[in-house]
Parts: sequence; C-alpha cells; structure tokens
Amino acid sequence: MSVQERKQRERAERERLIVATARELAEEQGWDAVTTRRLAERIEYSQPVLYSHFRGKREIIGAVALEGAAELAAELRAASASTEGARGRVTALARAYLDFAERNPAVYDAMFQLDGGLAFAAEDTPEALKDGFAALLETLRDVAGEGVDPGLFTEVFWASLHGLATLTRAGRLPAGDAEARVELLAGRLAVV
Amino acid sequence: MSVQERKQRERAERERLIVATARELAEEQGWDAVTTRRLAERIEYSQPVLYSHFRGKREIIGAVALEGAAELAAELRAASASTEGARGRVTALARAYLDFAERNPAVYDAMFQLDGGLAFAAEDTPEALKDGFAALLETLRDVAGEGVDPGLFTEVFWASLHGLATLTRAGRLPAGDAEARVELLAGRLAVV
DNA sequence: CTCGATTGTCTAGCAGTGCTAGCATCTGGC
DNA sequence: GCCAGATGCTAGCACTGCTAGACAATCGAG
Repeated sequence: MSVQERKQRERAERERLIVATARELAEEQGWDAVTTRRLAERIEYSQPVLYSHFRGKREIIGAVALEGAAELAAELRAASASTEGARGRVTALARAYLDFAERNPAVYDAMFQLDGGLAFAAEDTPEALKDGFAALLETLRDVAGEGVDPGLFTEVFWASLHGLATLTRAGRLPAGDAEARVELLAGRLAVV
Repeated sequence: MSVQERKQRERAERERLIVATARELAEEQGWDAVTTRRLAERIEYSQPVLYSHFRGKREIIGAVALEGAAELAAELRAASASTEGARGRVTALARAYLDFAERNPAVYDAMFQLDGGLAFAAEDTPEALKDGFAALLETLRDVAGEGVDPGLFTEVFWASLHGLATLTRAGRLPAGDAEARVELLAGRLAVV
C-alpha cells in the first residue's frame, strides 16, 4: 500500500502547489490575471489537472481564502497577546487586521470580496472562518460594554474594520490618515 | 441646425437607455449577466453601438455608479432633514444608507465593489461622488466630537456603514440583527 | 434632382475566458 | 512481460470584451 500512499502524498503536495501558486499570482498581478491557463502553466501541468483537484476556479479562490483566514486569526491573536490592557489590545487588534489586509490584498479579496463559494454565518461555515471571528471576539468581548452582546459588538467592529480595509485599498479613502482612523474607531467603539 | 439638434437629443436619449438598461439587468440578474451582447440585444442595437457611447463596459458601470451616487446623496439628505435632533439624524442617516444598499445592490456594487474607472479622494473625483460624501458630512459634523476633524470622522463612519452594507449583503453577517447593529454603531461613534 | 461625401450601424471576427469530452500514455499488480 | 485502470493530455465548446471593415442611410453641393 506504500505506493498508493506516496501517490496520495504527491497529490496533496500538488494541491498545495496549486493554491500557493494561485495566491502568488494573485498577489503579483491581481486575481484577474489568475486564469486557469496561466495557473496551469505555472504549475507545469495542463488545465484539466486543476479540475481534478477543485471543482473550478471558485474553489481555488476559496482554498486561498481559508489559508488566509487561518493566518489572519493567528496574527490577530499574536497582536492581542503582545499588548497589555484592554484598550491597547483593541487598537493592536485593529491595526493587525488592517495590516494584514494591506500586506495580503489578494488574499483579503479572496476572503471577503470574491466569491470563493464559502458559507458564512451558517452551520457549514468552515472552521478557519469561524476561528477568525473567534479571534476577534476573544479580545473584543472585554470592551463590548454593559448589556451589549459581545457577538453583535464584534460584528459591528469587524464590519468597520472591513470597511476601512476595502475603502482604503480601493483608493476611496486618503491613504495618509490611516492611523488616525484606527485610533478614532477603536477609541469610540470600545468601552473601557 | 435643428436636425443636428434632434440627432443629439436622440443620441443622449439612447445613452440614457443604455445606462438604465444596464442597471435594470444588473439588478435583475447581477452584474455578471450584464454582457455587452445581452445589453445590446435589450436596447435593440448591435454591440458596437455601445462603444460609440462608452469606452467600454467599465465606463457603463461608472455611469450607473454616478447615477446611484446622486440618488444616494438625495436620500441621505432627505432622511437627515426629516428627523429632529443630532442623535436621531445620525441613526436616520445610517439607516438610509444601509437601506439604499439593500434596495439597490447592483448600483451599490457599481459604486463601491466594481471597477467603474472612477477616481476617489482625488481632484478629478466626479461631483456626484463628492456630493455623496458631503451629504454624510453635513449631518455627521455635528457629532464628530471635540477636537476631531469632521472629515476624518465622516470617513470612519462611512467606512463602518460600508462594511455593514457589504458584509450583510454577502451573507457574512446574520440578517436579523441589522437594526441592532445600526443602533450600536451610531450610539458609539456619535458624540451627542 | 442627382451625385459624391459623410454619418451611422451592422456583420463578422479576434484573442481571451472557464470548463470538459475523449483519447493517449504511463504504471502497478499479476 | 503483459494487461487493465488510473492519470494527464490535446482539442474543443460556448462564452466574454472589443474592433476592423463593409454597407446603407442621410446630407449638402451643383
């Protein structure tokens, strides 16, 4: 059975290669440039191979999104953990979120702008996504304020961050005052 | 010269038809369904006619976005004007914004999600867009709080609304608690 | 009223997209 | 060493945005 195991390993390896290459290409030249042909050429296989791993382009985007969600969750936790005091943690959390979006624009798009075929706020939401939300919740529950549901508070906070992230990146907000916006948002939303 | 004038009128009329049809089709079946062929067929002209009015599909999206921006600005002003008290106006404003996004998803996408080739936060930003921001600013300047730049405050508030609008529509936030989220956001951000 | 020039519109086609049917080739188990 | 089945390929479909070039309708000059 060792041969089959090796084949399975190689197959899994190739799947990782596809996702990594798609991500690379998207970060380099944007998701528009990630065509099945270009992707196939980069991994040095023919197009149909992609379809033996994923149902279609949408699923590849979804895979990149999941990968990104895990990373984001980790970075959020790290940022929160490395700071003292509820108030400071909130700002650090917000900065980490916006920083991630800025450093990984294509991944962020895969998660929230594009259709990766992922379910949200539902039972079959992938673990990585729930965990990202949980990472926010862990820090934000302490500053939700009296009588405010922590989940609801986290949703609002997250939405605000998401708005800042997307509008900034699309050039809809002047790039300079990013830090001032974070301070303002965290200062107003969080109850210390 | 009357003949030329009539032709110009007819041409302008057809341009409006193109934009209106694109919007219609997008609201009916989503922007993916708005192909140049389908659009051409609906207006009962051939494809190249579209390109005699617009540089390409992107510009058509941009035209829909501008139309939407004007409507949004008007609705925001109406909502604010019909309410008494700074605090109430802010909530009404937020509700009107989210309501517009929900009632006109395709238009909202044209404005903020898709590339309509429009400049933002720059000198050559179209008037309609500046005016939309101005409509927000007019109400929000009263609740920015001491020592906070009204423009910056409006940016943050707008970003939060945008985040709520997009995440809600994409199914990323549970649909039920929309009103609670608006109340929370307006209550925390606005300084009365 | 006729005729050439100018508009205006259309047909047909290009290069690219996501995706798939069906054939070749390669390989593991006998 | 051979054969069956897994595996990856070539070739092609229907679609996309966009455009060149042919054609017809309209206009102004004589």
